[in-house]
Amino acid sequence: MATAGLRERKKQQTRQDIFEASQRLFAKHGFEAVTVSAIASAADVSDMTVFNYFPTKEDLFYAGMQFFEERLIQAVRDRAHGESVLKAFRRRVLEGAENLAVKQRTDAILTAGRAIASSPSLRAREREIVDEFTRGLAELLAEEARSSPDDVEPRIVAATLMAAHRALVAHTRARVAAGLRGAELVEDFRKQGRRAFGRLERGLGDYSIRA
Amino acid sequence: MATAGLRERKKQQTRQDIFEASQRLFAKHGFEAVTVSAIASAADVSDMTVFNYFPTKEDLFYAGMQFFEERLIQAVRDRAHGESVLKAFRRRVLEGAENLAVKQRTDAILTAGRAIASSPSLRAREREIVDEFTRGLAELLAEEARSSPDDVEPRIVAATLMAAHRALVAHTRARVAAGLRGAELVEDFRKQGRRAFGRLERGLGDYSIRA
DNA sequence: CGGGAAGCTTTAGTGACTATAACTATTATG
DNA sequence: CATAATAGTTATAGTCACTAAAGCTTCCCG
Repeated sequence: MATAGLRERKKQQTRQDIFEASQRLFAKHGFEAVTVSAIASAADVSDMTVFNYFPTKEDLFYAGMQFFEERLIQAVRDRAHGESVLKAFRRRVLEGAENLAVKQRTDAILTAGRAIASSPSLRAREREIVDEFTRGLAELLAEEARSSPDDVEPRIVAATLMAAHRALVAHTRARVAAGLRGAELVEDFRKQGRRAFGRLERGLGDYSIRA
Repeated sequence: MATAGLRERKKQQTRQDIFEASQRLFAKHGFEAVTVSAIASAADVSDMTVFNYFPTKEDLFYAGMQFFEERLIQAVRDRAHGESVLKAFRRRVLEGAENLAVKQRTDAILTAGRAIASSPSLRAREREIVDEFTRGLAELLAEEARSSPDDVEPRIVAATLMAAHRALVAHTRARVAAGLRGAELVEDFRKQGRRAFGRLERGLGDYSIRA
């Protein structure tokens, strides 16, 4: 696996070149302002090659995000005995909280947030990715619970957990944009996380009953 | 308002012409296969005029859907004393169930479902609309609960309810596609609806605890 | 009925993405 | 080691949604 043939190595190199060129350009000019042609030129390949490696321009941007969501599903799959789906999910979401204190991390959140805020197509792709993983999680839950294949319950549970996760991400982006940093940010994230998952755990039955 | 000036009437007529032409063509050839130019020709206007009335091609397709979601939010806003947000939402979602027994309705679900299934851009637009209404509902809840403006709780609750609604829609589309009709369809919709909202009401605390 | 504006159209483009076929470098084969 | 098969890249030429700009038509109102 170390040396996988010249051809394979070149491929990985090309992929990396394209990805790095795109990140550089996105950071400098914003997502929309950068054309695929510009990325191709910067990486010294043809437009077609960019599309070979990344089917859409948005995929260049989100090449990293998928990773986290995959591990989120993994955490549910591998949860300990006696642990509920929600608990496993929450644990994993809140796990990396302390990373939010790292400057590099907040900087990345800030620039990515700006790009997303100014690009409808980027938001569309983000929703699409979330949808994919929601479906994946729902399938896992359906399998575990041996529910009939068209039961809505696992889908609802999956969508609900993902919604909590996404709301936390959105919340954090907003707070970073508002200037919150360091220990305070970590603190806020943990607090809102407990709040969010606590609400789901208890149910919505008693939420906002009209006086 | 009856007569709003010749100009206004003509505008409405043009809008209607474009909309009807698009529906006719979509039904015959599918969504992707119909170009905006073709719609413009069929409605006897220029391409630009189509974009004047409908900012995107997808808006032609979803011109009706927004209406239902607006009323959903309205139902929450106008709920009776002593009623929880969830109960109001559920009541409204399950209210029109008997319409599912009408052939015309299932036919529409079927053709629309096919178009959506075969068009990524249509799915993207659907997610976008759902997102908009989720945000709208979250704002209403935040206002009512007087929570601080960046509290995640109202957003989570809104997203959760919408997720339930969407899961039911998806489920129903699938069941219709599978051939379920009439009273059985209505029955199934009601049952799954109770199941979905019941789960949210009770909370996820006890869902799928590993044995 | 003439001036002004609203709205439509034409024109010309941008930019993401696709199909196709040729070219080139790598790998496998006899 | 020559050669054939193959994977990857390229140029070319296009499609389609959507936009900007500027002129033209139609309608309204004074």
